[in-house]
Amino acid sequence: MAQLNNVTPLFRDLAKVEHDHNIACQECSLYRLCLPLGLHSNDLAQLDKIIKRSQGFNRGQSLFSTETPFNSIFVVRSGSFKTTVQASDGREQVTGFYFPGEFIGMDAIYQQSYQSSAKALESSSVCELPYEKLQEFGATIPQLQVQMLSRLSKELSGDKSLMFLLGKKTAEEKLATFLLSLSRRFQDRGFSAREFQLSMSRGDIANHLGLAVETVSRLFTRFQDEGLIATEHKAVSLLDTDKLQQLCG
Amino acid sequence: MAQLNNVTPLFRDLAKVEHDHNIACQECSLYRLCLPLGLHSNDLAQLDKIIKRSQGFNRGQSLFSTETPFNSIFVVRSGSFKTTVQASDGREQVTGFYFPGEFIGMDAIYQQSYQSSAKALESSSVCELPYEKLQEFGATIPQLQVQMLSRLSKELSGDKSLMFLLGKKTAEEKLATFLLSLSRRFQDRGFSAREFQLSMSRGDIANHLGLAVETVSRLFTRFQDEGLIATEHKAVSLLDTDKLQQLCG
DNA sequence: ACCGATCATTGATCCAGGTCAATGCGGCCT
DNA sequence: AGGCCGCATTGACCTGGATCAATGATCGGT
Repeated sequence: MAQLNNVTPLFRDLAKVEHDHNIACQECSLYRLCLPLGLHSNDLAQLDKIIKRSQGFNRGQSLFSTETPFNSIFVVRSGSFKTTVQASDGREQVTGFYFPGEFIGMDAIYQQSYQSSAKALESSSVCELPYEKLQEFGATIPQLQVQMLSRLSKELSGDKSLMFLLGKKTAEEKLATFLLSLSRRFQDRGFSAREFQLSMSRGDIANHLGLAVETVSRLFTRFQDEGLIATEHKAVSLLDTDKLQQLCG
Repeated sequence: MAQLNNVTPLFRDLAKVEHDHNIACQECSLYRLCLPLGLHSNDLAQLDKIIKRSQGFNRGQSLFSTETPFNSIFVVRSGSFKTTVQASDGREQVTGFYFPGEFIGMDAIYQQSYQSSAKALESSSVCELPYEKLQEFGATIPQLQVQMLSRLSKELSGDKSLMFLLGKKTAEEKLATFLLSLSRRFQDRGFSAREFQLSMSRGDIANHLGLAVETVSRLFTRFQDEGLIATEHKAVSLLDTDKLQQLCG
């Protein structure tokens, strides 16, 4: 069950991206999800020059932490990451999961230092956007600035929804919301909305949703018993999205 | 007790702002907290022209809701506002409180429609920044764009902290954190960090912190019994900020 | 100065989800 | 192929904070 077996063309493209570290923005399959959207091709070529395409990160490897000096924001090219904020007593909150085309580190701009940590959840790679150069560039390419504002704003509205989730939703609603949010994001990237692999652990999910691992585990079991989903380890199939939608509140 | 009795010069300035709707950015006492920071004075004069200075809002009056067509973002000039996100079933989450110099509505940029509602908590006024004109302007004044990004980023990192608060902190830690956050913001605006008036209800506070009103009320009582704070209705004095700081976790 | 509506406080009880404890399961390393 | 070690599941129990229920205080309107 639940393999990523209905592989779309875009999926193959993404696989290609993963193995070709020097693919240019113009040829990148993430184009329509990514920053360059709407840039003229000569501007794009310029942007392309300042982007550093990193080598891969392994599962668990840190992209940055609050100790890392701030120089860049990042766009996920392949794989996935989680970000966390940490208190001095060691407690931490998973503030987000990030998939290809999504931006990481934008909350560092204001203080010019990373306010959170980012870790790879699987073998992953990123495009690095040196912030200073991005700024210089923005001065001559207004459309780039507009894109940046739009990105920041998108994350902002996502965070507001998350605040609602954390403050007002029940455990059941939280997990249903989470699963559908993943589904939508996979779909946007050309993957199946019905079947996907979770790159994060149950612990990460629980933490992100403000729940205990045990609660998440029990909910997975219950959703499965009720025929809403099917799971096998990290693979998930959504069997009744309408019902899940209802459960979101 | 707990009156705003050690009134600073800035407080008087703010009072003046409140009653003079046509004061220019150059003369505005919020200058150092606000958008124009770092703009050249001729740029500033230009920015000044596109800003609409609104007439006042009364307590409870709506600045915008999700039904309002998106045209502008706003900066609080005087008073205070709350923003909320709402689910279809009527539940709502207070996503933030906003004081003079703070921006409201930035989460609308991405979708070009307001994702939340904003209501005045007391007699208040705002500066309205028509987004389209702001964008045109940004094309010629890079520093303005930089400021905008910085603002967005500031809100973003605040939201991440709030996610930690909602997901991981106990009721006690939540309220202590909230009170100190208010204190810092009042201080930034030239008010006393020790004594201030809450413009929001216990219900708004509870909602914002993901608690029940009754819990907040009990905590206020307990903090008072323990000598951490003194309250009289909406007036609060912080008596032991060190202890409060410890309670934040 | 009174009245009704809204907001705040306090007490009693309840329950969703956390915590504790044990067992199961897989993948990875040698 | 065996043995860890970290992750996941399941059950039993507990508790922080929600909910329910009253009463009191405040404020805006007439």
